[in-house]
Amino acid sequence: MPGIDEKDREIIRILRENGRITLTELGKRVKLSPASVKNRLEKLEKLGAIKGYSAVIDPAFLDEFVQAFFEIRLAIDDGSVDAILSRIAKLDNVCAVYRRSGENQILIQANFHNTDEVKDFAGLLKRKYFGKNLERIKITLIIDTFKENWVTLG
Amino acid sequence: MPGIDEKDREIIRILRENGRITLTELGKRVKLSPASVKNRLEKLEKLGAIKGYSAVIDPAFLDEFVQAFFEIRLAIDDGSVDAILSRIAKLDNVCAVYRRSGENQILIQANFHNTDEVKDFAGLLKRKYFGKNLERIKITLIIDTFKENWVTLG
DNA sequence: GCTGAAATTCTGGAGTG
DNA sequence: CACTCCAGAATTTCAGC
Repeated sequence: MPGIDEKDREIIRILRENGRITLTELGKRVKLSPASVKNRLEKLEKLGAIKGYSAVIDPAFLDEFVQAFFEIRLAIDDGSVDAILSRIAKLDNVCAVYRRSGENQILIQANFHNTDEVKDFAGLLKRKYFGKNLERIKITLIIDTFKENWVTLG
Repeated sequence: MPGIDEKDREIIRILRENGRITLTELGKRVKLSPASVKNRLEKLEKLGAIKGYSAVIDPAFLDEFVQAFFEIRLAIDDGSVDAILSRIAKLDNVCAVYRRSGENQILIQANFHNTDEVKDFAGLLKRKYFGKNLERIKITLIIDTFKENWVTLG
Protein backbone atom coordinates (compact mmCIF):
# COMPACT_ATOMS: atom_id res chain seq x y z
CA MET A 1 0.00 0.00 0.00
CA PRO A 2 1.44 3.36 -1.04
CA GLY A 3 1.91 6.10 1.51
CA ILE A 4 1.00 3.89 4.45
CA ASP A 5 3.47 3.12 7.20
CA GLU A 6 3.41 1.00 10.33
CA LYS A 7 2.06 3.87 12.44
CA ASP A 8 -0.90 4.28 10.10
CA ARG A 9 -1.59 0.57 10.38
CA GLU A 10 -1.36 0.75 14.15
CA ILE A 11 -3.87 3.62 14.17
CA ILE A 12 -6.22 1.59 12.00
CA ARG A 13 -5.93 -1.46 14.20
CA ILE A 14 -6.66 0.55 17.35
CA LEU A 15 -9.64 2.32 15.78
CA ARG A 16 -11.09 -0.95 14.58
CA GLU A 17 -11.47 -2.10 18.17
CA ASN A 18 -12.07 1.28 19.79
CA GLY A 19 -13.66 3.64 17.30
CA ARG A 20 -14.35 6.46 19.77
CA ILE A 21 -10.85 6.82 21.21
CA THR A 22 -9.66 10.45 21.37
CA LEU A 23 -6.88 11.79 19.20
CA THR A 24 -4.92 12.52 22.36
CA GLU A 25 -5.10 8.94 23.63
CA LEU A 26 -4.43 7.60 20.15
CA GLY A 27 -1.37 9.83 20.00
CA LYS A 28 -0.02 8.42 23.25
CA ARG A 29 -0.39 4.88 21.99
CA VAL A 30 1.40 5.42 18.69
CA LYS A 31 3.83 8.03 20.03
CA LEU A 32 2.62 10.97 17.95
CA SER A 33 1.14 14.37 18.73
CA PRO A 34 -2.66 14.70 18.51
CA ALA A 35 -2.25 16.99 15.51
CA SER A 36 -0.20 14.42 13.65
CA VAL A 37 -2.71 11.71 14.41
CA LYS A 38 -5.44 13.93 13.03
CA ASN A 39 -3.47 14.55 9.83
CA ARG A 40 -3.01 10.81 9.42
CA LEU A 41 -6.67 10.13 10.09
CA GLU A 42 -7.70 12.58 7.39
CA LYS A 43 -5.24 10.99 5.00
CA LEU A 44 -6.53 7.50 5.81
CA GLU A 45 -10.13 8.56 5.33
CA LYS A 46 -9.29 10.26 2.04
CA LEU A 47 -7.42 7.19 0.82
CA GLY A 48 -10.38 5.01 1.69
CA ALA A 49 -8.60 2.99 4.35
CA ILE A 50 -11.17 4.12 6.90
CA LYS A 51 -14.71 3.87 5.51
CA GLY A 52 -16.62 5.10 8.53
CA TYR A 53 -17.33 4.53 12.20
CA SER A 54 -20.01 2.47 13.88
CA ALA A 55 -21.31 1.57 17.32
CA VAL A 56 -21.85 -2.09 18.11
CA ILE A 57 -25.42 -2.34 19.35
CA ASP A 58 -27.53 -4.97 21.06
CA PRO A 59 -30.39 -5.00 18.54
CA ALA A 60 -32.92 -6.00 21.20
CA PHE A 61 -32.81 -2.39 22.47
CA LEU A 62 -34.21 -1.31 19.11
CA ASP A 63 -36.82 -4.07 19.26
CA GLU A 64 -34.89 -5.83 16.52
CA PHE A 65 -35.37 -9.27 17.97
CA VAL A 66 -34.60 -11.23 14.81
CA GLN A 67 -31.25 -11.05 13.04
CA ALA A 68 -30.98 -13.03 9.85
CA PHE A 69 -28.53 -14.04 7.14
CA PHE A 70 -29.76 -14.43 3.58
CA GLU A 71 -27.54 -16.56 1.38
CA ILE A 72 -28.61 -16.13 -2.21
CA ARG A 73 -27.83 -18.17 -5.26
CA LEU A 74 -28.16 -16.33 -8.54
CA ALA A 75 -28.60 -17.85 -11.97
CA ILE A 76 -26.40 -15.20 -13.55
CA ASP A 77 -23.93 -13.15 -11.56
CA ASP A 78 -22.59 -10.41 -13.78
CA GLY A 79 -21.89 -6.74 -13.27
CA SER A 80 -25.55 -5.80 -13.48
CA VAL A 81 -26.02 -7.32 -10.04
CA ASP A 82 -23.79 -4.64 -8.50
CA ALA A 83 -26.43 -1.94 -8.90
CA ILE A 84 -29.00 -4.15 -7.21
CA LEU A 85 -26.69 -4.90 -4.30
CA SER A 86 -25.99 -1.19 -3.88
CA ARG A 87 -29.70 -0.51 -3.62
CA ILE A 88 -30.16 -3.30 -1.08
CA ALA A 89 -27.22 -1.93 0.89
CA LYS A 90 -29.09 1.33 1.38
CA LEU A 91 -32.02 -0.29 3.19
CA ASP A 92 -32.29 0.73 6.82
CA ASN A 93 -32.56 -2.77 8.25
CA VAL A 94 -29.64 -4.17 6.25
CA CYS A 95 -26.33 -4.13 8.09
CA ALA A 96 -24.09 -6.01 5.65
CA VAL A 97 -24.00 -7.02 1.97
CA TYR A 98 -21.25 -9.19 0.50
CA ARG A 99 -20.51 -10.91 -2.76
CA ARG A 100 -18.54 -14.06 -2.08
CA SER A 101 -17.27 -17.28 -3.59
CA GLY A 102 -19.28 -20.47 -3.62
CA GLU A 103 -22.72 -21.52 -4.72
CA ASN A 104 -24.57 -18.83 -2.81
CA GLN A 105 -22.80 -15.80 -4.19
CA ILE A 106 -24.61 -13.15 -2.17
CA LEU A 107 -24.69 -12.79 1.61
CA ILE A 108 -26.97 -10.25 3.25
CA GLN A 109 -27.28 -9.63 6.97
CA ALA A 110 -30.31 -7.74 8.25
CA ASN A 111 -32.34 -7.09 11.39
CA PHE A 112 -36.10 -7.42 11.92
CA HIS A 113 -38.75 -6.89 14.55
CA ASN A 114 -40.26 -10.33 14.04
CA THR A 115 -40.18 -13.33 11.77
CA ASP A 116 -43.03 -12.06 9.60
CA GLU A 117 -40.76 -9.23 8.53
CA VAL A 118 -38.12 -11.80 7.60
CA LYS A 119 -40.55 -13.49 5.26
CA ASP A 120 -41.59 -10.17 3.77
CA PHE A 121 -37.97 -9.25 3.17
CA ALA A 122 -37.25 -12.56 1.46
CA GLY A 123 -40.25 -11.93 -0.78
CA LEU A 124 -39.00 -8.45 -1.53
CA LEU A 125 -35.60 -9.79 -2.55
CA LYS A 126 -37.25 -12.18 -4.95
CA ARG A 127 -39.93 -9.89 -6.31
CA LYS A 128 -38.40 -6.44 -6.31
CA TYR A 129 -34.64 -6.91 -6.47
CA PHE A 130 -33.48 -10.12 -8.11
CA GLY A 131 -36.57 -11.44 -9.87
CA LYS A 132 -36.12 -14.58 -11.91
CA ASN A 133 -32.36 -14.35 -11.49
CA LEU A 134 -32.80 -15.56 -7.90
CA GLU A 135 -32.46 -19.32 -7.90
CA ARG A 136 -32.38 -20.08 -4.20
CA ILE A 137 -32.41 -18.26 -0.91
CA LYS A 138 -31.26 -19.78 2.36
CA ILE A 139 -32.24 -18.00 5.52
CA THR A 140 -30.57 -18.55 8.89
CA LEU A 141 -31.26 -16.77 12.16
CA ILE A 142 -28.65 -15.60 14.61
CA ILE A 143 -28.98 -17.31 17.98
CA ASP A 144 -25.99 -15.85 19.79
CA THR A 145 -23.28 -13.31 19.05
CA PHE A 146 -19.79 -13.71 20.53
CA LYS A 147 -17.99 -11.09 18.47
CA GLU A 148 -19.15 -8.52 15.98
CA ASN A 149 -17.28 -5.77 14.12
CA TRP A 150 -14.09 -6.72 15.99
CA VAL A 151 -15.83 -6.07 19.30
CA THR A 152 -15.92 -9.05 21.66
CA LEU A 153 -19.19 -9.40 23.58
CA GLY A 154 -20.11 -10.99 26.89
CA MET B 1 -37.00 -2.63 27.00
CA PRO B 2 -37.04 -1.02 30.45
CA GLY B 3 -35.76 2.52 30.92
CA ILE B 4 -35.32 3.11 27.20
CA ASP B 5 -37.27 5.80 25.37
CA GLU B 6 -37.48 6.95 21.77
CA LYS B 7 -34.62 9.44 22.23
CA ASP B 8 -32.34 6.66 23.44
CA ARG B 9 -33.26 4.61 20.39
CA GLU B 10 -32.60 7.58 18.13
CA ILE B 11 -29.17 8.04 19.71
CA ILE B 12 -28.41 4.37 19.15
CA ARG B 13 -29.53 4.49 15.52
CA ILE B 14 -27.38 7.56 14.82
CA LEU B 15 -24.33 6.07 16.53
CA ARG B 16 -24.68 2.84 14.61
CA GLU B 17 -24.10 4.72 11.36
CA ASN B 18 -21.80 7.42 12.69
CA GLY B 19 -19.89 6.15 15.68
CA ARG B 20 -17.57 9.13 16.03
CA ILE B 21 -20.18 11.90 16.10
CA THR B 22 -19.65 14.44 18.90
CA LEU B 23 -22.00 14.74 21.87
CA THR B 24 -22.77 18.30 20.76
CA GLU B 25 -23.86 17.27 17.27
CA LEU B 26 -25.73 14.29 18.66
CA GLY B 27 -27.51 16.66 21.04
CA LYS B 28 -28.61 18.88 18.16
CA ARG B 29 -30.07 15.93 16.29
CA VAL B 30 -32.09 14.58 19.20
CA LYS B 31 -32.82 17.99 20.76
CA LEU B 32 -30.94 17.51 24.00
CA SER B 33 -27.99 19.20 25.68
CA PRO B 34 -24.59 17.55 25.31
CA ALA B 35 -24.63 16.74 29.03
CA SER B 36 -27.92 14.90 28.72
CA VAL B 37 -26.68 12.96 25.74
CA LYS B 38 -23.61 12.01 27.73
CA ASN B 39 -25.73 10.77 30.63
CA ARG B 40 -27.83 8.72 28.25
CA LEU B 41 -24.77 7.28 26.55
CA GLU B 42 -23.36 6.16 29.88
CA LYS B 43 -26.70 4.62 30.76
CA LEU B 44 -26.89 2.81 27.41
CA GLU B 45 -23.35 1.48 27.77
CA LYS B 46 -24.05 0.33 31.32
CA LEU B 47 -27.26 -1.39 30.24
CA GLY B 48 -25.38 -3.16 27.47
CA ALA B 49 -27.29 -1.54 24.63
CA ILE B 50 -24.01 -0.17 23.27
CA LYS B 51 -21.28 -2.81 23.27
CA GLY B 52 -18.47 -0.76 21.80
CA TYR B 53 -17.32 1.34 18.88
CA SER B 54 -15.50 0.33 15.74
CA ALA B 55 -14.04 1.83 12.59
CA VAL B 56 -14.96 0.23 9.27
CA ILE B 57 -11.66 -0.52 7.54
CA ASP B 58 -10.58 -1.54 4.07
CA PRO B 59 -8.58 -4.62 5.10
CA ALA B 60 -6.23 -4.26 2.14
CA PHE B 61 -4.54 -1.41 3.98
CA LEU B 62 -3.52 -3.88 6.67
CA ASP B 63 -2.37 -6.35 4.00
CA GLU B 64 -5.37 -8.47 4.88
CA PHE B 65 -6.12 -9.43 1.31
CA VAL B 66 -8.28 -12.45 2.08
CA GLN B 67 -11.52 -12.24 4.06
CA ALA B 68 -13.26 -15.52 4.71
CA PHE B 69 -16.40 -16.99 6.23
CA PHE B 70 -16.21 -20.33 8.00
CA GLU B 71 -19.53 -22.14 8.31
CA ILE B 72 -19.13 -24.99 10.73
CA ARG B 73 -21.31 -27.97 11.37
CA LEU B 74 -20.92 -29.55 14.79
CA ALA B 75 -21.89 -33.06 15.80
CA ILE B 76 -23.01 -31.89 19.22
CA ASP B 77 -23.88 -28.28 19.93
CA ASP B 78 -24.35 -27.87 23.65
CA GLY B 79 -23.32 -25.26 26.19
CA SER B 80 -19.72 -26.49 26.24
CA VAL B 81 -19.26 -24.96 22.81
CA ASP B 82 -19.76 -21.47 24.21
CA ALA B 83 -16.38 -21.44 25.92
CA ILE B 84 -14.70 -22.49 22.68
CA LEU B 85 -16.46 -19.76 20.72
CA SER B 86 -15.42 -17.19 23.31
CA ARG B 87 -11.80 -18.23 22.89
CA ILE B 88 -12.07 -18.03 19.09
CA ALA B 89 -13.66 -14.61 19.43
CA LYS B 90 -10.52 -13.31 21.13
CA LEU B 91 -8.27 -14.11 18.17
CA ASP B 92 -6.86 -11.00 16.51
CA ASN B 93 -7.81 -11.93 12.96
CA VAL B 94 -11.40 -12.89 13.83
CA CYS B 95 -13.93 -10.11 13.34
CA ALA B 96 -17.22 -11.94 14.01
CA VAL B 97 -18.46 -15.13 15.66
CA TYR B 98 -22.10 -16.19 15.59
CA ARG B 99 -24.15 -19.17 16.59
CA ARG B 100 -27.08 -19.51 14.23
CA SER B 101 -29.88 -21.76 13.10
CA GLY B 102 -29.50 -24.34 10.36
CA GLU B 103 -27.12 -27.17 9.63
CA ASN B 104 -23.96 -25.13 9.96
CA GLN B 105 -24.52 -23.77 13.43
CA ILE B 106 -21.37 -21.67 13.72
CA LEU B 107 -20.39 -18.75 11.50
CA ILE B 108 -16.95 -17.17 11.85
CA GLN B 109 -15.66 -14.25 9.83
CA ALA B 110 -11.92 -13.59 9.77
CA ASN B 111 -9.20 -11.83 7.80
CA PHE B 112 -5.93 -13.21 6.44
CA HIS B 113 -2.83 -12.13 4.59
CA ASN B 114 -3.07 -14.96 2.07
CA THR B 115 -4.89 -18.20 1.36
CA ASP B 116 -2.28 -20.31 3.11
CA GLU B 117 -3.29 -18.64 6.34
CA VAL B 118 -6.91 -19.56 5.61
CA LYS B 119 -5.96 -23.21 5.37
CA ASP B 120 -3.93 -22.98 8.57
CA PHE B 121 -6.85 -21.39 10.37
CA ALA B 122 -9.25 -24.09 9.21
CA GLY B 123 -6.79 -26.68 10.50
CA LEU B 124 -6.57 -24.86 13.80
CA LEU B 125 -10.33 -24.85 14.18
CA LYS B 126 -10.39 -28.59 13.65
CA ARG B 127 -7.33 -29.53 15.65
CA LYS B 128 -7.21 -27.04 18.48
CA TYR B 129 -10.74 -25.81 19.01
CA PHE B 130 -13.50 -28.23 17.96
CA GLY B 131 -11.68 -31.53 17.51
CA LYS B 132 -13.84 -34.49 16.63
CA ASN B 133 -16.97 -32.44 17.28
CA LEU B 134 -16.36 -30.64 13.98
CA GLU B 135 -18.27 -32.49 11.29
CA ARG B 136 -17.91 -30.15 8.35
CA ILE B 137 -16.42 -26.78 7.55
CA LYS B 138 -17.42 -24.71 4.55
CA ILE B 139 -15.14 -21.85 3.60
CA THR B 140 -16.17 -18.96 1.36
CA LEU B 141 -14.13 -15.92 0.42
CA ILE B 142 -15.44 -12.37 0.23
CA ILE B 143 -15.18 -10.95 -3.28
CA ASP B 144 -16.82 -7.57 -2.77
CA THR B 145 -18.28 -5.61 0.13
CA PHE B 146 -21.22 -3.26 -0.40
CA LYS B 147 -22.11 -2.62 3.21
CA GLU B 148 -20.51 -3.58 6.48
CA ASN B 149 -21.36 -2.69 10.08
CA TRP B 150 -24.18 -0.46 8.85
CA VAL B 151 -21.71 1.57 6.81
CA THR B 152 -22.42 1.69 3.08
CA LEU B 153 -19.30 1.53 0.91
CA GLY B 154 -18.48 2.72 -2.59
C1' DG C 1 5.44 16.09 12.38
C1' DC C 2 5.81 19.36 16.08
C1' DT C 3 4.45 23.47 18.66
C1' DG C 4 1.32 26.76 20.66
C1' DA C 5 -2.72 29.36 20.74
C1' DA C 6 -7.64 29.72 19.67
C1' DA C 7 -12.00 27.36 19.02
C1' DT C 8 -14.73 23.68 20.20
C1' DT C 9 -16.13 20.06 22.98
C1' DC C 10 -16.41 17.59 27.17
C1' DT C 11 -17.43 17.15 31.99
C1' DG C 12 -19.20 17.56 36.67
C1' DG C 13 -21.87 20.11 39.89
C1' DA C 14 -25.59 23.27 41.09
C1' DG C 15 -30.05 24.66 40.04
C1' DT C 16 -34.83 24.18 37.85
C1' DG C 17 -39.17 22.16 36.45
C1' DC D 1 -35.27 12.36 38.31
C1' DA D 2 -34.03 13.87 34.00
C1' DC D 3 -32.74 18.01 31.99
C1' DT D 4 -30.32 22.41 31.47
C1' DC D 5 -26.96 25.74 32.55
C1' DC D 6 -22.44 27.08 33.45
C1' DA D 7 -17.53 27.18 34.49
C1' DG D 8 -13.22 24.66 34.40
C1' DA D 9 -10.77 20.96 32.02
C1' DA D 10 -9.68 18.49 28.08
C1' DT D 11 -9.62 17.98 23.35
C1' DT D 12 -9.58 19.44 18.74
C1' DT D 13 -8.10 22.41 15.21
C1' DC D 14 -5.22 25.27 12.53
C1' DA D 15 -1.38 28.26 11.84
C1' DG D 16 3.53 28.58 11.35
C1' DC D 17 7.82 26.33 11.65
